[in-house]
Order: sequence, then structure tokens, then C-alpha cells
Amino acid sequence: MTVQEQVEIVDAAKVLKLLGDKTRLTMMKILADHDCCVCEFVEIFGMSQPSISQHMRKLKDAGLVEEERRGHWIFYSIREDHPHVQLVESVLASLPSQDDKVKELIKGGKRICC
Amino acid sequence: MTVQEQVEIVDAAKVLKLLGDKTRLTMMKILADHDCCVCEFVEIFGMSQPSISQHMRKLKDAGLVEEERRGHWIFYSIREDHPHVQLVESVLASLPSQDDKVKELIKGGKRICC
DNA sequence: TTATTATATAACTATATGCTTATATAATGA
DNA sequence: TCATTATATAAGCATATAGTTATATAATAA
Repeated sequence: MTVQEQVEIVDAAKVLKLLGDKTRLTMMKILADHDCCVCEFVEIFGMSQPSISQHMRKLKDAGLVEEERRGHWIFYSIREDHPHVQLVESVLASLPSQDDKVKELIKGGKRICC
Repeated sequence: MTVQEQVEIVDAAKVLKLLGDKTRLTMMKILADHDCCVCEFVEIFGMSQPSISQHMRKLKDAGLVEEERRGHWIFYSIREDHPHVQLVESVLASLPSQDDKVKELIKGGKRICC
């Protein structure tokens, strides 16, 4: 019905708005292949730690990512049980791989493994 | 290369940002099935004409839609030759049909045909 | 030509966004 | 316990965004 469709399209718009930021979009593309922690993204984007944390917060609040603590670090990963996973995955699938960023992280000895 | 990917993901983010507004997203979903003019969208969204025009302008500037004059009206339609058509189409495909809005337009005698 | 009609643009406003620096919190491990 | 480290939050700022009303433009049709 109309109401149901309205709600869905509004929700989809919210998801797309979140993905409509180049930093968050790149984060999501990276997370699709590698769990990462905040400090790794700080390194990758050359951006302040609070800025990264705030982006992750938005993604987490929307249910797009989830967190898991491992030792000192909190690793983020993409939630597979989000109502719009399919939308998100199809968007991410259309993007070029960002593996080079993780490779560079490893090369610089900044990749966290645990 | 990194530069190429950077550019692409940045462009995709711009497209997604445009789609990340509920009004524009709904417009695009409607346009996927029906060419429409500004005054029809004014009717559908109950929003001022300039507001609709400004949204269409953004979509046009990004190359997502094109215009064609027919009599009094300028009809907008989705451009099939946009570099991110595939991204756009896959997003729109995941949305519920908005045909009811056009049906209501017809029922109210506000649908423009020419 | 001139009136009408559809659309575009200008100017403005309120709110949202993305970033920064400074500070707080929370967990680890010595 | 206490220092360290990673992350989160607060506060502030500059810019972007989405809407409004008022006005301009452009095409049709009388």
C-alpha cells in the first residue's frame, strides 16, 4: 500500500544519503572485504580520529555496520541482517575495489591484526 | 590505478547523494516508468514549483535526466547514456513501484498527455 | 502583438552536514 | 592500581542543502 511504500522509499533515501559521502562510501567498500578499526581509517583517509568515529557512528546508528572488540581495538564490519543489505551490496558491487588502500596500510605496517 | 578509482568512487558518491533525498529518489523512480513534467511533480509532492524545478535542475546538471519540450510542457526522462546508469538502475530496481502516484494523478485529471 | 501558462532563477532562511580541537570514557596490561 | 591507548563525545565553525516567496524567462495561442 501507499504508506508501506512511502516508508520504504524514505528509508532507502536515508541509506543512500549515508552512502552519498565519499568517505563513508569508501569505508563501506573497504569493509565489504576487510574488517577495520577506527585507527586504520584514520591512517587511510588522513583525517582526524573524531571525524572517522563520527562517520562510523552514523553507519552504526543506521544499522549498516556492527562493532566487535578485539584486544585494544574495536573492529567494524558490515551487518548482513540490515533490511537494505541488498541495496547496499548492489551499490558496493558497482564500485572499484579499494584493496590498494588496505595493501598500502599493510606495506606501511599500520594494518592491525588480531 | 588509485587516481582512477578515486575519481570513480567520488562520482558514485555524488550520484548517491542526489538519490539520497526522498523527493529526488521518488522522482527518479517515477521517471523510470513515466516521463513527467514539473507541474505533475508539483501535484504529486504537494510542494512549490520552484522546489521541484530546483530538484530537476540538480538531476539534469548531473546528467541523470534529460528534458524535451512537448507543447506547453517540458517532459523529463531518465538518461540512458549516463556513466552511472547501471548504478542508478540497480538502486531504482530495489525500490517499490510508485505507479500509484501516477494513477492518482490520472484519477484527478492532472496527468498531462501529449 | 499580447495574454497566458509553464518553467527557471534569484534571494533568503532554517537546518543539516562534515570537519576541527579539546576532553571524556573505557578497556588493556604493566 | 595506574598509565597507556583506542575510541567516543562535546562544542564550535564554515559550508551545503532544501525549502520558501517573488520575479524573470520562454513558448504557445488568441
